Amino acid sequence: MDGPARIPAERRRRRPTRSGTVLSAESITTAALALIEAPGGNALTVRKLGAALGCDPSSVYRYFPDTDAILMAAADRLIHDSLQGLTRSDSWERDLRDFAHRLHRSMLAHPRLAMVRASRVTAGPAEAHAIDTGIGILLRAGYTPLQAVRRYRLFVDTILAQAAADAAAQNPDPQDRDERPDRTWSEYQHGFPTGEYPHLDAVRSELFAMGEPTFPEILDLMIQSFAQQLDRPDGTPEHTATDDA
Amino acid sequence: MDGPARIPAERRRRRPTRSGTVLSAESITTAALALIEAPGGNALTVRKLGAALGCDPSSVYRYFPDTDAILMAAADRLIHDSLQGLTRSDSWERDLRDFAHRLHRSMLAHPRLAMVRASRVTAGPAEAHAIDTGIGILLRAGYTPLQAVRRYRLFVDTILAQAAADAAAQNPDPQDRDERPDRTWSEYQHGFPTGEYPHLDAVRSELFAMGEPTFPEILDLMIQSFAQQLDRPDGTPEHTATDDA
DNA sequence: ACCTGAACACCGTTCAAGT
DNA sequence: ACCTGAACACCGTTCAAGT
Repeated sequence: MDGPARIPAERRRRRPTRSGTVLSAESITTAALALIEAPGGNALTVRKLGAALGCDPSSVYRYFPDTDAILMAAADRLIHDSLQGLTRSDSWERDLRDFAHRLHRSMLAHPRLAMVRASRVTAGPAEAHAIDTGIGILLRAGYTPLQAVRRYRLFVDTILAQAAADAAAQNPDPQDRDERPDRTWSEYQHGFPTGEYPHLDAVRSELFAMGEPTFPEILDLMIQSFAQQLDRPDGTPEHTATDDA
Repeated sequence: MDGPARIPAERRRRRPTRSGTVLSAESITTAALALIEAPGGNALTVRKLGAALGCDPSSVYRYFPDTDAILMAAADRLIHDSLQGLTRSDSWERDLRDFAHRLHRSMLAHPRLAMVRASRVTAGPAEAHAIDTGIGILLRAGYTPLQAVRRYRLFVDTILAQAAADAAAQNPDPQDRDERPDRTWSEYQHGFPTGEYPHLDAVRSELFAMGEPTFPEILDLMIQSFAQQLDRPDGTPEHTATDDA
């Protein structure tokens, strides 16, 4: 992240805050993660952050340009942690699957950050490492650089989106004001009026499946499709005119 | 939406506001959409809404329980508008493709609402109609009710996620504080340090493709996969153990 | 050099009061 | 019946002042 960018990299003593915590981009990020995960309040605010760190709220602006940057640093740390200890096997399919499962697990473990991780770019070092790793797997599978880049984004966007959907569906704490129970799939299905929607009536007893995880299916679908494309080197599904131009 | 739920459905005169606008769930939703789309300020606030409607900010609480509900009503209206005039052809593939393209177009036309549409449920009538339509197409394709429900969610989650990614990548207005230029794919690629990431170095000149739309590819991939599953009625990719239990 | 604290310009939501 | 306006409890961010 661009946290301490304003501050020369030289080592120097930092005055401890009121509570003794030494302020740094890392300690602020850690406190932010704890705050986001805290049961009561969904929102990360710089004022709560100050209280948690035992410093004045405005002190964090010495390390981050704004609160959004703190959020991105927290997301980047989760990417970093989720990829720790990842190794490469002799099968690109297994590696891609492992890569995806790590991201999925991390998203489910931090559902409050799932949405933001699915739709934003952290611009941090962990994300760069993740892209490097993912593209490495696809290059080793036999894709050209252009194909690997395209498939990486297709793959990771899809994986993150399904993971975010799974995280939202499991609805961690219903008292969040932005995640009221009637606004998840699993609760929503009970609100459909009878007689107005013929197809919904036809599948009413199967609507429970709307709240089930979709991640394993989309992962299989994508990996299978990737493998098929490698089998026939002309490559891509018939309707795709945009590929490998 | 649950907008006017507190108010009996009987017709009655409403006093016009200071500016002559008649307040209703509909007029509030319209004003909210205009506010979200307005060039300067990303945020929908009840105070700006009051100013735009010419009424006291607190008046909207007569029609919606909170600001989040107004946001959901706006999202639901976009779903409604995007599906207007949809007809059914003799090909389920064509219909599913049309359905997806309508959602995609609507997401790109309202990029500020894309993220929320991809990850939330509006719980409104337009969303119910969309689900009814989509499941109808899959039932007609030959899927069982359970398969249709599962594939609907798989399909629509994926479509919405890629559409949101495309909307974010085209970066409508760079001065948004939450969408700074270095936090989209297209800008991010310029920030990678050289020499640190071997695979990124290997594809550096192809990294531009990271910002390209992924929607057409994932749409082809999904429809092709659906068609394959119908060809062999045992159905699903080999690793999927969760399907059709 | 780093942290503090006041100040500014905002928020969402509630509720008694007006008309 | 519907809208208003004050009040409450919050926000993010800046900047001069402290240590």
